[in-house]
Amino acid sequence: MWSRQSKDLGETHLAMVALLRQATRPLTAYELLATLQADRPRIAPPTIYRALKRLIALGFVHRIESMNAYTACRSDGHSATAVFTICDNCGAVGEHVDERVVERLRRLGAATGFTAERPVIELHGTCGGCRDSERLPA
Amino acid sequence: MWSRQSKDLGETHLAMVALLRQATRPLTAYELLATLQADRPRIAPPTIYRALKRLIALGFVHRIESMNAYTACRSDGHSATAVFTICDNCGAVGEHVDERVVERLRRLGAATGFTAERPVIELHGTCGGCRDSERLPA
DNA sequence: GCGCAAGTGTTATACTATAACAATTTGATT
DNA sequence: AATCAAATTGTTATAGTATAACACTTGCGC
Repeated sequence: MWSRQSKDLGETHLAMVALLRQATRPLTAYELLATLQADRPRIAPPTIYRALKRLIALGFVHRIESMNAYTACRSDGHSATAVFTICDNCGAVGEHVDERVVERLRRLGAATGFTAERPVIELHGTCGGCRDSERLPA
Repeated sequence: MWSRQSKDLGETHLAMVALLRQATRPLTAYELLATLQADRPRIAPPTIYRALKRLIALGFVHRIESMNAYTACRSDGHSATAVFTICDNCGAVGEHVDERVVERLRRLGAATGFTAERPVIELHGTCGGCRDSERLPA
């Protein structure tokens, strides 16, 4: 019996992580697809989604639920629950780990018998840079 | 000058809210569409999405971002930020208002200059009822 | 070699959402 | 009442997101 936990990641996986790490905003599955197709014209959506699924399971990639898009994990703890800040102006995403907030949310659910297994915490708004430049750019 | 803030809601809007209130889980736009088409065969997706947009703006309906689905607002304050608990087993959604959690998240973003305008907080997991019945149903 | 499990390729399709423009309704004003 | 402007709804078409299903290949153990 041998487990399939984490064989070496293939070329496709590595290329996708590289693209997501370079990007300054989350990328959609089809943006990744279009870029990869430059090198490999025959690649198709299921390959992308399968790779994303595995990268997410391994903690290398996060899915931003409110955008149907994906971003590279930038926190040290690849499995900690993250709070994302998403600038709706420039698209930049910040990744924050705050165990206190997560614990408080967990208890909020637990008060009604609920067990939180996958918290989704995404704050849409405006980042500092965009807020500054919004004020009368002369 | 006359504002267009909130005329009476039309038949479509009322029917949609009624369906969402009756449902024990969030409904997708196309589920709403299919149901409404029983009475009005000619109704089409844009009508549904336009109605949803307006109902959400008025606070009668919430969009569950992580499900691409919609649920009736069940909290008193129709404009307060809600925390949703979503049972991945039975689909039931709980709506909770906890200003302390929201304020803490707001500050978490503010620490890096971020202004949170639309928090998305959705906890996926297992509700008390499902957790109980999971334990060896004999 | 053979069989099995996992992974990938390929085709097709399902599901979610909006663009664009036509037709109609509504209420304000004449 | 007639008319006009604004808003909404109807209609067609299409864009964008994701997965089902099955064929093919690969790596490993016997």
